[in-house]
This record gives sequence, structure tokens and C-alpha cells, in this order.
Amino acid sequence: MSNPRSAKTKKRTRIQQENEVKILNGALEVFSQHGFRGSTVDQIAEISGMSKPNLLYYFNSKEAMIRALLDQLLDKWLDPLRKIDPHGEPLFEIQSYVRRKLEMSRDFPRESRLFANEILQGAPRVQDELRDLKELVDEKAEVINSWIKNGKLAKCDPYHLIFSIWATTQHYADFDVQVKTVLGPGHSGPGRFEDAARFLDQLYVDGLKP
Amino acid sequence: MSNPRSAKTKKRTRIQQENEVKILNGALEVFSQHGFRGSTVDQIAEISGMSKPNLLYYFNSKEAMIRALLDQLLDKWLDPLRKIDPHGEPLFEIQSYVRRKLEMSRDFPRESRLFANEILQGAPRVQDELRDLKELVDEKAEVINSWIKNGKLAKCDPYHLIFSIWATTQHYADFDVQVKTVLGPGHSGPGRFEDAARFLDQLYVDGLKP
DNA sequence: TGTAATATTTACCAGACGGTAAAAAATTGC
DNA sequence: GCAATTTTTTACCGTCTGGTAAATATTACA
Repeated sequence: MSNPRSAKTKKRTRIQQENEVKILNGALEVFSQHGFRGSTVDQIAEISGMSKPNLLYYFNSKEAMIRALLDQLLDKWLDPLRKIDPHGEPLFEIQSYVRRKLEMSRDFPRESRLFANEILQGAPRVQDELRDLKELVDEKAEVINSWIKNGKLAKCDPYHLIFSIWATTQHYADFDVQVKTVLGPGHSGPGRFEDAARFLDQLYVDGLKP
Repeated sequence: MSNPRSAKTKKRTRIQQENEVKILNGALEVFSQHGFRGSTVDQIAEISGMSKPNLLYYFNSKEAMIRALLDQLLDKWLDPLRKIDPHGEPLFEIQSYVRRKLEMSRDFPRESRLFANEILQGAPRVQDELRDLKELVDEKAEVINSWIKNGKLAKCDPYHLIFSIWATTQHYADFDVQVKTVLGPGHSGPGRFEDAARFLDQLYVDGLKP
């Protein structure tokens, strides 16, 4: 068999597991920085510390690498949304969701950028997963609507609420360079995530009215 | 002279002007969809309706094309921020700014994606312009701080406020596919921008507290 | 209308890149 | 320790792509 991943091999060697991790980590590093077309297999090979043919022994193609990455990513990416508790205190649930998404941007910026790249180019590889996403969002939108109906939340469009949370939180990972440049050396340290959290907490609860 | 743009030619032929426009329009279309490395000069040539060598007669290189695009873009991109009036009514000024940015996403999604691509990959071509951006943001942050001091606006971090406006508004252009998929055929028409405007108006003024 | 300048086409190249074949080396399981 | 399997290396190939040279066609202008 030419490739250990091609069949549903139940047994995976120790070396296989290690190398697959090394490769996917390298691929994530490179893809998230240069995009798919902007990345070369040689780059990934070098950053992973192995030769190109060796790398292609584990993943049949460059395409196979990004697919593996996107597959394992999307599940993780939806987790914060799944955790919204329909029986929790609405405003607290939303703040918690914002926090979780902000932590994702802080702790997994490469994953965020990989995803952003994919969506920016029209999501050619994750259209099916996007439909799963829609179902989950529909479900949570219903929850939010019920909160509104119960007078626990101001009347608003739950979809655009969710979009705004995605946008504001992912911004810190995807537009990191811009954020750092604008904040300058003084305020662009790790503390910027707490500043962001504080601002968003206030925005989503009270808005800007004095 | 091999290239009409290379020198500071005062006189630009009718044909030059027309073709430069055609090329830049094609380049924007292609770059914004596939990113710089993901685009080929042949693609741009085809979409512009001319041959590759002919195209390279007007722009010396692929690099020259994206630079021309980014140059003419950045000025336009900052315009909405410049228009914030320090002597206006604070909440109204912010709402207006959100509107203007939202209109940019609606009317110039390709430009938004081009910019997003550039920043995502670490802004290799617009670092200088990013510093100009910082100065403008610093200036407007001061304005916002003065509004807060005068009790016209809730206390908040003006930088993160601006970030959140950028994020929420550009999201509709940059993540268009995702937005459309999640909203479904029913709500993803042009009217989604008005829905977004309504939501953001409310969010920025009153928040979500019932 | 003639001619200098501009614009377009044809044919091409060198390098980068994704991927492969096959042999050599290392590892595993008995 | 040895055979079977897995892993790694060496050498290579076809294609795509950015870009060029030079010849041809077109335009502008006196």
C-alpha cells in the first residue's frame, strides 16, 4: 500500500502518528500564513523537518493536507456555539459565548486564519460543513428568540447578533497585524484580549448610551 | 520605452487609460477571489479580454497590478473614518460611521476582500499605510475620548470600539458565503444589509439588555 | 498621407512546483 | 537474528506560470 492514510487502516504505527502530527502542525503554520495556493509543499516539508517525498508518503497531496486540517478544525470551531445553554441566564450566556470565541482567537489564531482564508475564497472545501453550521445556528437562533419572547433580552435579529460575535472576536486573530499596528507597542501585548473582552461585555449588554 | 506606466508620463493615451481600467478591474475581480498567489496573470488577461503579454505591457508585473490596486484602495478605505465629525452628536456619528462602512461592504465587496487577504497574510505590502491608519485612528480615538469625558458616550475603549465596527461591517463582505449560507435563501437577499444596519444601530446604542 | 510612436501578437524560456518511481535504510514481529 | 513491512532518500518528470524578445499591426499627428 502506497499510503498509510489512504485506506481505513485500523493500526497506525507510532511513527505514523508522530509524523502526521508534525506534518499537520507544519501545514497549519504555512497554510494559515500564506493561504493554500501561496504555500508550497517544500515549505511544509522544511518546517516539519522532513523531506518532501517523505511528507507525501503520509499525505497523498497538498490538497489532502488542507482537507485533514479543515476536517479536524470545523468541529472544534463550532464547540463554543454548541455550549450556549438554553436554560442559562441570556445575557450571561451571550457574554460567555463572546469570551469563549475570544479565547479561541487568542489560543488558536492559526486555525482562525486558516478558516478565514477558506471562507474568503468562497469556501470551496467546506460547503457541506457550512450547511451543518446553518442548522446549528438555526437552532441557537430559536433559543435566542425564545429569550426575547420571555423578555430576557432586547428584541433583535439573532442571526445578525451571532454574526457580530463571530466578526468581533475573530477579528483579533485574522486582522492581528492591523490590530497590533493600530494599538502600538504599548497596548498590543497579551492584555489586549482582556481589554477586548471588557469592551465587548459592555457593548453587548449596555451599548454606548451614556 | 517599454512601459507606459514606468515613467512619469504626463501624457496618457486614450487607449492606455481604457486598458488600465479594464486591467485593474479584472485584477481586482481575480485577486479578491483567489488571493495574490492563487491568481494567475492569464486569468486576469482573460477576464480583461486581452492577451497576457499585452497586459504586461501596461503593468510590468503581477506585483505591479496588486500594488496599483492597493494604492488606490487604501485612500477610499479610510474615507468613512475621516468623515467622523468631532462636533457632531456622538451616538449619531457612530451610527453614521457604521452605516458608511456597511455601505462599503455592500457596494465594494471585492475591495474589502482584497484588503482582508492582504491583512490576513501579514500585510506585506501595506505596512506603511497601516502606520498612516494608526495616526488617523489615534486622532479619532481622541475625539471619542472627549465625547466620553463630556458624558455624551458611555465609558469605553475607543480603539476596541473602532475595531468592532470594522469587524462587524466588513464581515458581510469578507464572509459573504458564510453569511448567505447561514441566512438561507429567504433572508440573504440585498435586504440583509438593512437588517444588519438595524441590528448594529441597536447594538451600539442600547446593547441587548431588555 | 506619411511617419513616428504606440499597441498587440507570436513564439518562447527559465524556474518553481506538485508529484512519482524505485532503491536504500530502518523498524517490527516472530 | 532474520524475514516482512514500513519508512526515508535519491533522482527525476511534466506542467504551470511569470515574464521576455522581437516582429507586426495600429494609431496619432504633422
